[in-house]
Amino acid sequence: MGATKTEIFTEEQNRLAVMLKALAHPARIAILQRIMVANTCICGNLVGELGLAQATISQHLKELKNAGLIQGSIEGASICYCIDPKAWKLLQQELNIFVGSYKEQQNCC
Amino acid sequence: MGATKTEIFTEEQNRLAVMLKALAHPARIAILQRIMVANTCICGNLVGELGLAQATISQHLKELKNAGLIQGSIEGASICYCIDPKAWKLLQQELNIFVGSYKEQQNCC
DNA sequence: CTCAACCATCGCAATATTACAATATATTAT
DNA sequence: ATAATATATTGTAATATTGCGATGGTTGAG
Repeated sequence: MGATKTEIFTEEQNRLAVMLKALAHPARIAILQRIMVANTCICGNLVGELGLAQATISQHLKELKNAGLIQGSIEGASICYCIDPKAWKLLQQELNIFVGSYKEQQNCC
Repeated sequence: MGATKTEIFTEEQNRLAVMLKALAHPARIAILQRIMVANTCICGNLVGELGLAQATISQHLKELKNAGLIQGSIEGASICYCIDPKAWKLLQQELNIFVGSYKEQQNCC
């Protein structure tokens, strides 16, 4: 007990849950927003801009990378992160299907 | 340490994170999918349909309700849950803004 | 009223997440 | 080679989540 029972759900449900879990933290939302604004990739600037320690930012970046949502490449002494276009498109698609499949009814209850 | 530092983020970022956290579990995704399919509200049928104990389902429903995504009403001896239309629309909107604000660039890194 | 069904809540154990200081690793500049 | 800068990793403490058995409160049937 204590761990999510992934075996009893579908691939799709588990995949979507993993992506959403990666998004479900204000720091990671903030990081993604900044990456999207400054289309050019950002890196350790984040540490100064958000109010979190370097180790914490690095950890959040790792989680986003593990979820496949961002990718990093070495840029001199720093590392440049950017959105993974393919993963983001998949996210948009699956999210659209899931969130968009709701049709408002005349008060069911 | 150990708790999310909500103070350093914006209202919007925290609100979106809360909604996404509520969605970020395969059981809750499955529950919402079932509610959306059977537009008519469902209740304890979930316990039989998913492979989780009654207490566990009840807890997941509570989290969805706390996040404001669903609402429940007494229907005889059982309880009928359904999507909260307003909250769901807000979710669609905020999610569209966030996920949709990505414009693919010519390889930034 | 009594019983059975339905659901919420409590309490617990296992596990996961969050945050950070300290340390390790890698790259650039001198 | 040395120092400085930028990240990652490790270890640790605090907190949150997940899952379930057991318990308790409601509602409808008899």
